[in-house]
Amino acid sequence: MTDRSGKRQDILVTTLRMVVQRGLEATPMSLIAQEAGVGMGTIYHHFSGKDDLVNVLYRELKQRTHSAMMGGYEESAPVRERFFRMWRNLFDLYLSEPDLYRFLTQYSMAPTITQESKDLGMRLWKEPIPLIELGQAQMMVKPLSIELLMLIANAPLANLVQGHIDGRIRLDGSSIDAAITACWDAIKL
Amino acid sequence: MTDRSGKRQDILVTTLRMVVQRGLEATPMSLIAQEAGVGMGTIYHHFSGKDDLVNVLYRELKQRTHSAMMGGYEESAPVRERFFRMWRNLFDLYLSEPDLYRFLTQYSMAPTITQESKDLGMRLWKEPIPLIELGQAQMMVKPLSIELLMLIANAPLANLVQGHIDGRIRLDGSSIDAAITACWDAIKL
Amino acid sequence: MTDRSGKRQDILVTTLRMVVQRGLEATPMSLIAQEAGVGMGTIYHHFSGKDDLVNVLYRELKQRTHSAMMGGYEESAPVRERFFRMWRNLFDLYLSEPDLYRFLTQYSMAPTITQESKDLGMRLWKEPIPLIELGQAQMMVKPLSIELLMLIANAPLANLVQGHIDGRIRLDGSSIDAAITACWDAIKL
Amino acid sequence: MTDRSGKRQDILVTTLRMVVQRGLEATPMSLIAQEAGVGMGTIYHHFSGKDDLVNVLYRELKQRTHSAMMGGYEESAPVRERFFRMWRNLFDLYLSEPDLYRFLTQYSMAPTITQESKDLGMRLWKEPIPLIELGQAQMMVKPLSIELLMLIANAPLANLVQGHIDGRIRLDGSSIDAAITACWDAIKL
DNA sequence: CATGAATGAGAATTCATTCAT
DNA sequence: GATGAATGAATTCTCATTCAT
Repeated sequence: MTDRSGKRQDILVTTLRMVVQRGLEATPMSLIAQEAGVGMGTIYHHFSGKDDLVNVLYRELKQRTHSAMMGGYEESAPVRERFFRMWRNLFDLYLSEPDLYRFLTQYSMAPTITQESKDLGMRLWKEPIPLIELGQAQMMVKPLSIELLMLIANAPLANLVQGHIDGRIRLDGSSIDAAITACWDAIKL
Repeated sequence: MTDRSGKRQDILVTTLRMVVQRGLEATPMSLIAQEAGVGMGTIYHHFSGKDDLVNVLYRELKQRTHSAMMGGYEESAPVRERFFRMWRNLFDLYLSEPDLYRFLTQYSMAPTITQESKDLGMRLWKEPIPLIELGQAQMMVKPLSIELLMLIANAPLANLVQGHIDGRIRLDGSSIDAAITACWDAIKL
Repeated sequence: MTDRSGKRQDILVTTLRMVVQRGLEATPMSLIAQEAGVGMGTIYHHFSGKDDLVNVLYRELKQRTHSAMMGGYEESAPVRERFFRMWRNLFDLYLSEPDLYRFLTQYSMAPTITQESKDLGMRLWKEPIPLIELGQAQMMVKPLSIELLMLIANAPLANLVQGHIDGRIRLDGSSIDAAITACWDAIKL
Repeated sequence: MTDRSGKRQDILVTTLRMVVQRGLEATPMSLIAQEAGVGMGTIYHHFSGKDDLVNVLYRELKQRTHSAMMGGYEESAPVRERFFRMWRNLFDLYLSEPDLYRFLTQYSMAPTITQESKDLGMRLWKEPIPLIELGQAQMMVKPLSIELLMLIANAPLANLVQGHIDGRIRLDGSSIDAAITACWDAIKL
């Protein structure tokens, strides 16, 4: 019950759906209004324009991603286990909410997304840094730059989900485990 | 002598630059004409419309990527060496032509890009399959599905380039080598 | 006790200020409400709509102008003195309330102002007719049509105020006297 | 033949007519296009927007006014005659092109008209300054500030035309002469 | 009386595409 | 081939007005 008005949320949910289906530029505000069951003007009460709407959506999805990634996370668990947990969480989120995944991938570098929004995304992305550092301290992870390691470890995740959505590959429990293991192999000492 | 007129090439080069800078929908044909130093109608002599222009550009860049990837590639070299060579080639291309990289990433799943264009992209992407299979036959690569392995091996490349462009990381000779090694570790047995 | 609620007056005062600053069409009701510190609906309790609001304002300002013009006016004084008194009164009003002047000038022929409101303005404008007629009877004023004389006598007033507001001229006691004298010269025999 | 395309002129002429008839805000661009017999977009080829269109129109009318005022003007004629000539010219223009007059009066202080446009109007308005100065040098005109004299001399003109258009007064040859004489009386020594 | 979220008709503006020169 | 003025459908955004609280 974070928002008093359900309409705001309706608009965001509808925007996500329509934009993923049709693309941002092929989604007129009028269509969003119609599909969300609100008047055109209502959108402009909650958002200052199309750009604002898209950016708010972007940031909310980034926040949601972050929350999901950190769910059931035990600070006290061993590094490898924590690594696997975060990965699993992201897989579960992306596979259960493919629209969220698609939107974030397609628009994270679009000019429509403001620097401010991108900065938020960056901030959340850096969250796992301490984990990697701990792994290095315990001599379990290669002594490369943190940024490099994170990119290497994270990158396949998105592409796997993409391949899954495209139908190029089929992700099930065992292939997910294999993928996580492969990523771990990439960065482990 | 693929193009009779230098104007055609001017238009493509200008389109790449403008679209990467401003986004596809924020780049009017009139602006492309102006920046390319040609009249509006000239674009329509060479391309049937905006969609065609963008798709032709997409396919030319995909072809260029493929050619670059295969440059100096020795069929007779050992698997690991061939793997490293392809990676290196892509890095070199992307780092020397960031606009090419950005365009392909941003629009490879845009609705504007036709299925035909996407199929070409897919065909080129599958080029390294025999190499992976050979690696598996030689017991050097994990016995996972080819698709999975390729995703895992390729994914970090794009993200590293992205991180480099964003300024998050700085890629130099040694960090590139480290990255390739990490990717190799991810898929090697 | 013309207005029960101070809010009604707040709305009128705010409307005058905003409309003069920004123009009628560039002044949304929502902005008036905000600046007046009342809710949107409150305006609609006091006025039936934007047109009504503007017309009420117009008529109140016209009335105020009339009252000011007639202040300290002695029916028994000589014609020339009464003529000067009215002129002085208007100068004083316009110079002390430039927004009033600006609003009346800009909107007295706007389509928004109803015929009824314009008729009121006309009625007040004709108030000095008997004075001119008396002047003619006393052979002090040219035997031209009353309308013509009034136009000739009144016209410079508005322009002088305008010039003053624009900063083209600076009106002080002596220049005002000179202007009134000039106007008197224009119509006197 | 100042403009190659008749459409530009068509648009300006239509705009003048519609804006005077219906008011600026009640005249949509679509209506102008329709009445001018051009497509919507054509207006935007010639003018950057509604504001630009209105400002260009304003400046062209100001220029036209200036040209008309100076027509048949003899530098060598006596001051009084030159004064009468300018007045006559303006009367003739305003009475033959009432739309021009209405537009300039209604919008010369509207917020839509930019300072640049207003500055042009001011520059043209100052053209007769030398004439007044000459009259002063010849001891025919009151030794008041030029600005003041010009306002006093000019002001009735506009109002007379206004009264004529409103039907309050009827201007014919003799009443025009009477008015000019009255204005001359106002400023003459 | 007071409020302000919701509405949707209406306006300005954009831009891919055409075609006469 | 090359040009760019002209087009108008499509889109974003505004704002007067209503009404449930």
